[in-house]
Amino acid sequence: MRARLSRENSMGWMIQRLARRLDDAMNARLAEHGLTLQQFAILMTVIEHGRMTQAEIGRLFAMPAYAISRAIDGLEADGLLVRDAHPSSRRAHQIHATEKALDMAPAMFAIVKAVNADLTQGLGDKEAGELRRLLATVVETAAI
Amino acid sequence: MRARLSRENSMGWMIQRLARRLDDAMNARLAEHGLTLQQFAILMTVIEHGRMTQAEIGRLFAMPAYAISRAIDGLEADGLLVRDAHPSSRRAHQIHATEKALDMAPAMFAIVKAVNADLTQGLGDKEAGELRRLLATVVETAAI
DNA sequence: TCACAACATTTGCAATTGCAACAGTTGCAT
DNA sequence: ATGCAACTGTTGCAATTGCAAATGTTGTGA
Repeated sequence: MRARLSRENSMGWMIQRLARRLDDAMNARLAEHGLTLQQFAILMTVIEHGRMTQAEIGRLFAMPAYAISRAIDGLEADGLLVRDAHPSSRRAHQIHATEKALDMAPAMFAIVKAVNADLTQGLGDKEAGELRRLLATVVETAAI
Repeated sequence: MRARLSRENSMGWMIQRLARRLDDAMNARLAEHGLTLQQFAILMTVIEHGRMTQAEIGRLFAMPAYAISRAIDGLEADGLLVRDAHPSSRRAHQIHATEKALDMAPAMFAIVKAVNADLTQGLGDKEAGELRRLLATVVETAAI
């Protein structure tokens, strides 16, 4: 039996493939709510974190400012987020979630939960915990 | 101390963040060779697998046909891949790597190796193996 | 206090990507 | 054989994304 192609078992490769599948799964479920994954991430963050500026969101996701600007354009048009004047800076905006967004939140969290469950369904609780721990280590210690 | 934001430790979230960093790291290194990550993936596959059609490549990566078509346009322009007539079908092309591509291959494999090493530098050999095993399980068993 | 660098956000334009339609080829059931 | 659905690959056009410049604001050091 010939050897597996080297890339198939490489960690980077597996991570990228899984990320792509997660992306597709999340986008499919979010499309029903008219959201992209990016918008969803911003929305959830603002809901959890409370009022924050666009730059803060950008730093959190390592996303360029213009992407935040445009994503929020969409979320604002959907009535989920609003840009307020910042209390201490006239250049920054303070973003916060609307009632409508808060009403939507439970459904959003349910999506995250369901997708994560689908992802780990082949693993026992113990293995899932171990995987979570190892991934967290890599997230913190990787040199890239 | 208040609880961590729920999403920070979710497995899907960590995988997506790592994938993004891997993507950036690979693209930065590949840019020196004038390749995108997509082109690189196709190139490596053709080098390892030998002659194959565009549709076969597409199925392997779950990539749309037009993306393959355009990526190969670039690789062909760079003199790394060529489209031959397929011996048994007039609609399919047989793609294969040029000498130039084969000469480049060692440098390409070195990049993969280096990035994977950077990724797992915070893990011991045993932990890295365990992580690889768990990820492989998820790749095979996930419901998404 | 004034010049200047850094910051927060937006936007015009170019490059990239995705969708859908197209052109040609093949297999298969009638 | 022939009509049709499925397949292989390409392309025009629209949507999305990314870069870089613009606009206005703030902090800081001479």
